[in-house]
Amino acid sequence: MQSSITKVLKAVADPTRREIFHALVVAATAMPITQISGQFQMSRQGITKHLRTLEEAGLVQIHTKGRERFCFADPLPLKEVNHWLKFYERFWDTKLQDLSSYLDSKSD
Amino acid sequence: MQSSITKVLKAVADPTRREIFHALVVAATAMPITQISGQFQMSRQGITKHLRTLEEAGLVQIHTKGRERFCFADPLPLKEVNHWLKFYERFWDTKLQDLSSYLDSKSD
DNA sequence: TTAATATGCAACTATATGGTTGCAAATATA
DNA sequence: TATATTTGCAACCATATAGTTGCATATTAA
Repeated sequence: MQSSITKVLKAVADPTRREIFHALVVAATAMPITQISGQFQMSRQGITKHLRTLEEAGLVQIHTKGRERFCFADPLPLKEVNHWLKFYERFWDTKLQDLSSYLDSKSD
Repeated sequence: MQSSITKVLKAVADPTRREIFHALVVAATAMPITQISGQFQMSRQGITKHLRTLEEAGLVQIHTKGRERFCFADPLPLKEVNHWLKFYERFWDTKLQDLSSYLDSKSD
């Protein structure tokens, strides 16, 4: 099976899914699928598929009420991404590789 | 064209690419492709493809010396991912949606 | 009861992705 | 010069992904 962080990263790697997720976060309220898909050019089914991917990553939660399915954002899984990133933070502003160290390596 | 952050997220969404990238970061030195691929089960060509994806995301830099191509990690593009994440940080530990707010919405 | 609305499921398409193998070219070594 | 090493390119394959449309079903409203 795919690891949790892989699922989350794959989910947010798609720009449409990032848009959907963002819309749900800023709305800060649960929205039925049709209402969400109304904000996009894409077909409702396209949006539904993206919502499922987001749901499987844990980034969206969906609850049924009557004929509607209310979706809301759950940013918690992003914490794991943040933790993964954290390790590399110390290297962001330091060059990892000084070119001269290998450009001269054969002349020793 | 794909946005920069989409490229970076897609690059790190693959577990093998995360492994390659991590190996290069901890090595903290430039390594030729054959040496990198020696650390994986996958074929050299498979690794080369992943390296190209990482390179296109800016996460790996490659310099040719003689018949060898030295690769090293450049974590800088992760800064952009970190910036994207930052916005959602404030929501990690607060429930975005109180279920009661919509479960009762129709009874008003 | 009839009509409208919200949704899921299934089928289908096109393209991207992750991986392989074989071969040719360039460089380094004996 | 002859051989070994490092690599890129191309072809190929299987599967995943992003998207569509059509239709059936459940719920709500008239």
